[in-house]
Amino acid sequence: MSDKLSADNWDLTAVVRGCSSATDNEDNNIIDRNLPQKFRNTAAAAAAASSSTTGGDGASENPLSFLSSLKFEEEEDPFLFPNLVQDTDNNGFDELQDSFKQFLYNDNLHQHEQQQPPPSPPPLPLTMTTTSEVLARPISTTTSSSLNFVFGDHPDHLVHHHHQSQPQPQSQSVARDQSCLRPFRHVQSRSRKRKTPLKRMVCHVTADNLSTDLWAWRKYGQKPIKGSPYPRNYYRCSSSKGCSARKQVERSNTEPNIFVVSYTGDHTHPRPTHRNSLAGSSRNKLPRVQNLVAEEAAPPPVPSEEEKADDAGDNHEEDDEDGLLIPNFSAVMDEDPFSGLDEFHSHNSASSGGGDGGG
DNA sequence: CGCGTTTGACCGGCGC
DNA sequence: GCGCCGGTCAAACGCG
Repeated sequence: MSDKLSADNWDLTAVVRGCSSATDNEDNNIIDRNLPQKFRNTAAAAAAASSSTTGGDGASENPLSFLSSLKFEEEEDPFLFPNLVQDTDNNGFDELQDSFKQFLYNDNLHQHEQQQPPPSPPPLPLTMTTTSEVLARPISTTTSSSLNFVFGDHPDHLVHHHHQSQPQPQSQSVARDQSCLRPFRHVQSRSRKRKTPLKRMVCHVTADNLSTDLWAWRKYGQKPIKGSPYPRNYYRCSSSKGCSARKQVERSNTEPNIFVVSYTGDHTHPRPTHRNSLAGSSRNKLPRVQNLVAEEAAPPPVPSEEEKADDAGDNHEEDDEDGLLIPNFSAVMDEDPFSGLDEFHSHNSASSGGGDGGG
């Protein structure tokens, strides 16, 4: 399966895996080693890292290197993200972790609270910004390797920005909570889209850096997004039925090498100690069409570290259960999700979409 | 058999 | 009020 997966699986699943599923282990390790100070590093390092990882040559060498590209920008920092950049001392990361904890999983804390903490943490290196920013701005500036984290604090605010800033669609949808799973289509209570969206954390990650977390994500939809050649994929936490955690993965239209992963909602269950067998490994089967495309465009799969990551993850399993979800961007996935995307792209262009036609 | 993916349709919000 | 668009649902399908 892996072969096929890599090659055929264009789907963002790969991405998702990368972003969300990760082995804690690596995360921690990575994190420890790569302190915040590096967050500020940008592309160069990242690029290098990425190339290494993806390239395959040095791939296994230092998966962590990509961390150097970590860049955090806190704008609203609803969660009070620590100033990583400034505090680059030593434990900067610790703080980071702490901060992240909030996002990661707060069973007791947030369950009853109205404010929902952001969902599982994103993967690695990145820049933290507000949703609006991210949406508005095409990450491109930082280079392909850098990752961006965006924390949507006040959705309203975000929305506003969104309007001001750019035509990029994503606005409203940005964060809606879906607490309302409608039992019946006809009866639904309204509210797929909320005016006051939930907090949302957005991170930009490179394919290389896409990693995975222990959470199991299940894809429930895919839609072509106006203005973007790439479709957006919708994932929901499948670890628990009642879990409202959701994830959106889409490829940046400006930076094809970057994936924008948005986390919304919080997990209502404890974090899994280890990956589910299928979790994160989405069986990547390709759809017929994709398959076809894949054949033509898909580059050969890169064997990789993903596996490694997997193993590692297993090893570690839970560093801190409640603890950090910080993803591990495991760094290292080499799968080349892009290959798939490319196909997607082609596919999309040609048929414009599957998900909904119209919606 | 269970779980995940795919995909068309439906729904609600927003802009015009 | 209408149309567009994004987000979600759910049936069908596939894989382990």
